[in-house]
Amino acid sequence: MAQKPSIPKGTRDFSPAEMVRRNYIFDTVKGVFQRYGYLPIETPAMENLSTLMGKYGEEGDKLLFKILNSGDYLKDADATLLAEKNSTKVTSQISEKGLRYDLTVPFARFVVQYQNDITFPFKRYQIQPVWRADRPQKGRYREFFQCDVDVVGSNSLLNEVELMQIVDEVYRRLNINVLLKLNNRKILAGIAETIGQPERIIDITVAIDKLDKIGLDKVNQELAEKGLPQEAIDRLQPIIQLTGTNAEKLSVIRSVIGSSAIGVKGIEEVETILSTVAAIGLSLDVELDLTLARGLNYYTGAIFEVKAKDVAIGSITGGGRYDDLTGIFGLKNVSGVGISFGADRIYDVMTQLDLFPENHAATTKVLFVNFGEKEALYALGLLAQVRQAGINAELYPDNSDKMKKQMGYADKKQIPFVAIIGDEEMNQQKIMLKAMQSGQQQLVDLAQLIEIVGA
RNA sequence: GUGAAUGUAGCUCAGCUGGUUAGAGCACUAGAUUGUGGUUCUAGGGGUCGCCGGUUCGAACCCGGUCUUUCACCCCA
Repeated sequence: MAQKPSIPKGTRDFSPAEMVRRNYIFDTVKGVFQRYGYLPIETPAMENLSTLMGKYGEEGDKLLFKILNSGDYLKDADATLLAEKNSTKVTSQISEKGLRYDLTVPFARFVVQYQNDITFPFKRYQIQPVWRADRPQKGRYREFFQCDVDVVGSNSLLNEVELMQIVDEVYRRLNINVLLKLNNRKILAGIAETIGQPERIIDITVAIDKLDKIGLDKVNQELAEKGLPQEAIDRLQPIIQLTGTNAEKLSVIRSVIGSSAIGVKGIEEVETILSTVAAIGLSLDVELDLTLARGLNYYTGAIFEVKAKDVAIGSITGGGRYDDLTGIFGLKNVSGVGISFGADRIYDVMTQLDLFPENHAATTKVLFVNFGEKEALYALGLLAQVRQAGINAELYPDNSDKMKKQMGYADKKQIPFVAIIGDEEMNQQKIMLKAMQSGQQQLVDLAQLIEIVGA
């Protein structure tokens, strides 16, 4: 018995109907990126493992898909390590390539590699799939598309503002209500510094993040379990219970961490970004949220996250500033800031909210029925002119198929018009044009057909 | 990586405390209709009940394992 065909866990096929809608997302995202002066690049699906490993933290290394070396890959593997079943060490001996985990690290590699050919500030966008060996669940896939926009080689906060404008414009065009959460790594560093625990940024942030879920007592309990002294936890209280407008939050934060130079720097950055954004007037809501911990491994300044207001699916866009991402590849003092749109989640959101427009632009407008060799040849001539007029059109290929079947084909593909040409029509130099929706048909000439179908 | 659920026709699912030949709707094919789809009517094809093993006179149903999918945790788009 033939084995049932299937695809790997967490991956998906996309039907023509889905691709029309996916392309709608890619096209609008791309359009906005280009409008702001970003240019496309692409990088290979696989990178050397050395450029990938250690960039995403311990967890990230586990989630990397590794590619087995070609040929007799066990030949050079250490026999004792194999015998010990030491997966981690054996891996490095039998695999030197991996699938990209995101687009940011390959981009950093790209910038360093072509630094002499790149004009800074370098603004690029990149829309490609990435792979993570995660366990799939709602809105989480093992292969998914990211749409990254980054600018490197500029420290100006105007870049942060521009990215927020891009977020605003993309979601306005897609008609999705979103909330943009803003944080700043420097503020978090200032908090940790102020309470004398500079190493504990992540523990603190992760704990604060759970306030909604587990409540204040549990958060404090968790902080204590992480080894924070009581005094530090006490000083954290105003931060944990931070509420109010962005301005109110900033003033509370300032009163707590005002003595930390880096913390103040962070506050000033946020204030600059917020006031600039306010001046140019974005339609999306911006909320200062200190619990944003994403990408903490390499972000150094602003951190962004975007959530859909009307669907619970996690974040659909995220990003931030990284002062030294290219540093690990040997290029110092190049700062970058960027964001990534999660196309697959955006697709899910738009599907759930039924936001996709009726899009027949990519589909066939008129099908020519095929009655035989002579008729097909005649239709082909007309077809060229119809296409010349910018109308998507096709001829049914098999003249042995009954008209019933050919009509069925048009119906299934939702082709709005069918052109019927037999002996009679050919003699009269006319076309029997049937409008599928109404079922009505009329005898027309080519110019009329183009006018009716093209309308 | 941890915990829980799920798997019956191409799809969505029914199938009684284990009982003989496993069903429905949709989809598909053909005909009613040899130049007319979507509606209607008629007929038909399609399943070793995820896989392997066990219990039993007998398993889609009970038990064990395994894989798949889904949900939550961790983390993340």
